[in-house]
Amino acid sequence: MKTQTIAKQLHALGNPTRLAIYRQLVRAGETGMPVGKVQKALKIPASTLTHHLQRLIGAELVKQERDGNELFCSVNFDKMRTMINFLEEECCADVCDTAMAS
Amino acid sequence: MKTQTIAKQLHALGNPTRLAIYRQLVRAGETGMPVGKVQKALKIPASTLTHHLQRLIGAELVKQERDGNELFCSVNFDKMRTMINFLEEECCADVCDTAMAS
DNA sequence: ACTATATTTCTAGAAATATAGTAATAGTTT
DNA sequence: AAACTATTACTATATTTCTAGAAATATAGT
Repeated sequence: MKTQTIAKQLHALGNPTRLAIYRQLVRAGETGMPVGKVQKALKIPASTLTHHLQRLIGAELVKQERDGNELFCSVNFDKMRTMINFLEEECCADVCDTAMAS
Repeated sequence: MKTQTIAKQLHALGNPTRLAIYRQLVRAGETGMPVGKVQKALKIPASTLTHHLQRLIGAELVKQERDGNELFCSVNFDKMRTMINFLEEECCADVCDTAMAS
């Protein structure tokens, strides 16, 4: 069920540390950045960082790819879009009035 | 800190039951719908529902307003927008390439 | 006051989570 | 292969969360 998947993704982002990691990666764009660089940027103990990254990867929000010595992490932007759409779609499907005027 | 606030909101949505509740309310638009109606629609025990609603309210994603016997719940669409923007803003700020072409 | 309906508080057990130290592994370079 | 860097697995502890039953409270109608 889709709700499960999206909830898992939102849950993954629903932690200040992970949200900071994710944002850092969002800034890094398609190229992404190596784990070590994230660690230095945010000053998170390596073991803690791995734990959180696994969470984000498990939710398919982030992917990893090795480049020699380093492991590059990057955001899965498609999934991000899908997740956001899920929240917005069917807005006011039952009662349509002034909501979401943006 | 803003990250804390947004993380709290994402966390609030990061539970299948709560996500279902939230979506139900998104569908209901500005008018919202009473707690009892949500309960019937989703078949959640009242006490459990209250617990989850408090979570959503605590995150300022949902607000309540009494109308006689019933307590109407409705989505705070402004906060929703802010939350989503937080995820998207600064996208690729560090490295700008093909990401998020939508 | 009595009754009905709507919603919340109290409570608690089971499961999941966050954090981080230490040990281990994998890949690179010399 | 040894030394080095990068990353993960193992482990432990404190804390939070999910769930829902039973009792309590709030509001309205009679």
